[in-house]
Amino acid sequence: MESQAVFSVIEVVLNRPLFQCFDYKLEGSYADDIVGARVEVNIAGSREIGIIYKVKQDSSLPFAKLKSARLLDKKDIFAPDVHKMLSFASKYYLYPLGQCYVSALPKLLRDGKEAAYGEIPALAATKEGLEADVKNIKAKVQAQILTLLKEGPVRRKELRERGFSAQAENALIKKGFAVKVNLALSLKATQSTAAPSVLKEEPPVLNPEQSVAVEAICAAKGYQAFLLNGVTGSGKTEVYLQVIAAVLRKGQSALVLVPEIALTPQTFERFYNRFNVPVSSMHSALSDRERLDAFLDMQRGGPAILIGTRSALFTPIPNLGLIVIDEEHDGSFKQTDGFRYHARSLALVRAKAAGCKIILGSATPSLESVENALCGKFTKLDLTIRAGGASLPQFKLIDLKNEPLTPGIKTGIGLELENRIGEETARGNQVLLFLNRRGYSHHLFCPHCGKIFTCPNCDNPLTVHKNEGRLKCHVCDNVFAMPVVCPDCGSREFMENGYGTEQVEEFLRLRYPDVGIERIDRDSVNSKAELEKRLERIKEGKSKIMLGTQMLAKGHDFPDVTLVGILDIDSGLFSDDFRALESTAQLLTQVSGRAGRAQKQGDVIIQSYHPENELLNRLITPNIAYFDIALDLLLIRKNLNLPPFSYQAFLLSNSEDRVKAFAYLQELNSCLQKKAGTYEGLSLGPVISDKMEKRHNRYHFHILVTAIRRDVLNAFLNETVKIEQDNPPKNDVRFAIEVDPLFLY
DNA sequence: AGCACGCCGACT
DNA sequence: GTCGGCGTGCTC
Repeated sequence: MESQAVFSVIEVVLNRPLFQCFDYKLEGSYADDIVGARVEVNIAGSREIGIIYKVKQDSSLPFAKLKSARLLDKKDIFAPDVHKMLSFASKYYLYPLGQCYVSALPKLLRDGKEAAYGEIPALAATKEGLEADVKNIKAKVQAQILTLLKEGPVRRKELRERGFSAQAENALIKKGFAVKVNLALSLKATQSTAAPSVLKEEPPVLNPEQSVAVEAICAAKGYQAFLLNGVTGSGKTEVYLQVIAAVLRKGQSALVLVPEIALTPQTFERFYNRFNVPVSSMHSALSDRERLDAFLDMQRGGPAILIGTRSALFTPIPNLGLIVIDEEHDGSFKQTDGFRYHARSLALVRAKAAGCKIILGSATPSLESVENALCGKFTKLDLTIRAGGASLPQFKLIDLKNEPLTPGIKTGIGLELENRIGEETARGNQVLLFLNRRGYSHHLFCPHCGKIFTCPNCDNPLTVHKNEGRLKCHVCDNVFAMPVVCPDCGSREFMENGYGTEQVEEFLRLRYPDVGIERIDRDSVNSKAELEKRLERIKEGKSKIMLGTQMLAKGHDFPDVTLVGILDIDSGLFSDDFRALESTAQLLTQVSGRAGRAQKQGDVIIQSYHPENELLNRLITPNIAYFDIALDLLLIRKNLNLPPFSYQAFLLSNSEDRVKAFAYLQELNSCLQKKAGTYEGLSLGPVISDKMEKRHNRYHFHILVTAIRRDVLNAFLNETVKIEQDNPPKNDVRFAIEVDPLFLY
């Protein structure tokens, strides 16, 4: 008698651009608890990793047609709330489910590696180290590290995040106080030590506003969303920390999403120092192995905290009690390629699915969130008191129209700002100058024939970078040699137009030769570590003038800054993107928040050629908070039927072949135009080329779809996908749908 | 997205 | 004669 093998039928999602699942057979008898486990399967001749979506009694296909799958996990490697979020996301963003699932996994799991810890490099104190008196170690950093090690081994990843250099670690090893260890084996022990308290340090006393906020959030039962609207320096983070503490005490875990730019040692330090529970992180600076470790850390369960950027949202966290989205207005929560999701939107879905609370925190909330607060979907909590009694800065708007032609104004610094920089630095104060434009000159041209040097891959003028002696494309990051001879007319003379941070720095060095200047932008700062080093130098007061782009605008505290100068606000006031005013208001508020954070009164000087501009004047009026301006901007949106009062999507195509990219969308558009009429309140635009039609050597076209109702938009996009599948793009044409775009194309 | 199958050009 | 170009169509 031959024993009859028992098979289960499973429905598997795969990493393919298909809106369908595939049935496989699996030897053995399985129940629903393997939904969410990975399998290795054969699909169309290639091996692939898939995820079990359903366990079924039988397939609609003949059993003989089913190939067999190999089970890679014993159970679900996701979590119920993550499953719900991903199913939602696939439908909402019209992105294939399998690809949503795959995006949610760390690369090693995507590649079929075992869901288990590898070696975790850590540092541990030696016996000598444990016995040594930290006070006897002169090197400050080494002493800090040893203090940590005395409590137990610490991962090198954590030490790195907290800003400790490998140098300091090695010095400790050399002294015989520390030793490199592999933590993987001892991990279980570390975990099971039942901590008597979730807190490592005594939390500070809250001010009344913070207490109200913490109590309100802690009182929430099940799902509830809070908009924590707190001015810069009002202690939003402390509110998060105390709510997290309450969540941990209930045995639950917390997920904290921050913008990429906020992953600083100070941020990590506050969490690592405060809590007696495992703190993990998930962000782009980690290796594949470290990402898997963080995934497993959380999957294990038990009260824990995960801090990370948008992709951390997909990490399985059993017993999730709280999601925090810090700086919720930040654009980096939106993914702009592949699975084009917005982490804020999906976080709300996940919180609902998990039945937990969610805090969206910002000094400058997005208009979407402001609207949600107004219509009662979010509970708004305000923090208006700045710590240490710091007052809000004084604004001064300077009209550049009749400015004398000084060397300064050529690099965007008017006489009054120039003088104020001199005064403040002479008093020993610091100055922060903001210009959102990197490089030396905006572009280079030939005065004889008028040729402007542009990127061969993009429709974009090349920026002059004098220090490097090269031309750079800020769209595709390609670099080019400085021309010697004009390729069009043979002239050997060139002229530059427009200024960037590099040129402003050059002027400042000539003008204030004895004042330390720190330029902070993507060209002058290569790594996170270097940024930290430079910011440290600023905080120690070695440099008096800071000049930078976005990089400098957010998060960092500079207590001695008494003057903030905004060199060019105008580019943010006159834009064809309806979100420009919102982001300008946010940026201005955030940059201004850098001034006067301690005892010193701060001033903000805004230079403009349009000082009569209404928004600008409202922004600088004392006592008009960002929120009031947000309300004004919302009213404008409402009158024009713009988001969040309508819903948008883009149909995008691109190809190396300009004609093919256009033709594909044109064909799609003519099909869709016939159907658009049956969708109420829906408008379908024509095919137009992107503002920057050519980038990365490809030609880009788009169609804008707008609807008054979300469900109508979604239904229409479903029809679009159907048509796309019947007539898929050929050759090298790529097609994509972007729902809720943040930038217009 | 892969990958196989299939039908036309310049190579030993 | 055949190696290989990439156009088309399918994947449990």
